[in-house]
Amino acid sequence: MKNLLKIGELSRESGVSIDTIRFYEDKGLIKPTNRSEKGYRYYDSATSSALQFIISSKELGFTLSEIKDLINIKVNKNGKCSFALDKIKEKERDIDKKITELKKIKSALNKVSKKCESSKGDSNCHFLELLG
Amino acid sequence: MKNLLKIGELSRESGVSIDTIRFYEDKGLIKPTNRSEKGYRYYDSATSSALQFIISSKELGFTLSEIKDLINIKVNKNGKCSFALDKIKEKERDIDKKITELKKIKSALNKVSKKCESSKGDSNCHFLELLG
DNA sequence: CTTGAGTCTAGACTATACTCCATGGTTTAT
DNA sequence: ATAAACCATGGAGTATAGTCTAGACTCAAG
Repeated sequence: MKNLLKIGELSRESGVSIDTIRFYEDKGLIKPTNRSEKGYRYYDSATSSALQFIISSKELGFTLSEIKDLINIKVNKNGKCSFALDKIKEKERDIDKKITELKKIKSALNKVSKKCESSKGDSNCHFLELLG
Repeated sequence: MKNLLKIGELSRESGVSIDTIRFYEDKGLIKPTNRSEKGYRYYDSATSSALQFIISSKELGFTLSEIKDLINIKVNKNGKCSFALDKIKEKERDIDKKITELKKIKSALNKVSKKCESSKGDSNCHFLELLG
């Protein structure tokens, strides 16, 4: 296979483990350009970009299943921005929700620890007292 | 068993499912006050408080394993605040870290969507173009 | 031609927090 | 006494994102 990479070579080039490459294939995120008669996977160098895309998307908080959708946008709809934009905006809202939740937790924790601190020393913990 | 609750009654009183009560026992978070000859679990009403404590702690972001530690503080160290306080402070730092990370992701997403928006319409998506 | 490196598949295992199921014994109410 | 409701155990299944292993096959170099 001219100019094609075997899975080990792709792994070295992309920094993604062989197992993970196969796992991504299993999940429908990538597929080998070719298979040899004996079943060996062969990849073109675009697959390396695809793997980088997956890594970047993961860093942006997308799950593999969402990344699959993003890839399918490219494939099915010719990659027009308006389609991906919806997904990105939705993810932004997700992240915002999570931040809001965590902030609530943070202030709740702060209340508990303040109470704890003010009664530090020998008295029992107001938090643990909830144990009954 | 006088004044003791069977698992179904405890479940109804606490709002925690029977399966989950048994699961928490398995994880070492609670245990029945008694077992009948035939193996039936019997609980006193303090167990209901313990379950409420678990629920509150979960809401504060603690994992079950951390909650187990919190409960053991009560049991082993007589519930002095200074011990629980460390765990609470640590959890506050955890939450802070998560918030910081999410904020980074948020601004990264925002950059991508801004770019996407400015090229909305017919051009290809700068984000999806990473696919190669 | 043989050896070592590379690859194949299928399935098990990790962590977290449950949830559901089968099968069988017990308790309670009528 | 019998049926309905309840409880027991152990194990499998869910979701996410992999990692690791066994056992077999293939490829490249000396």
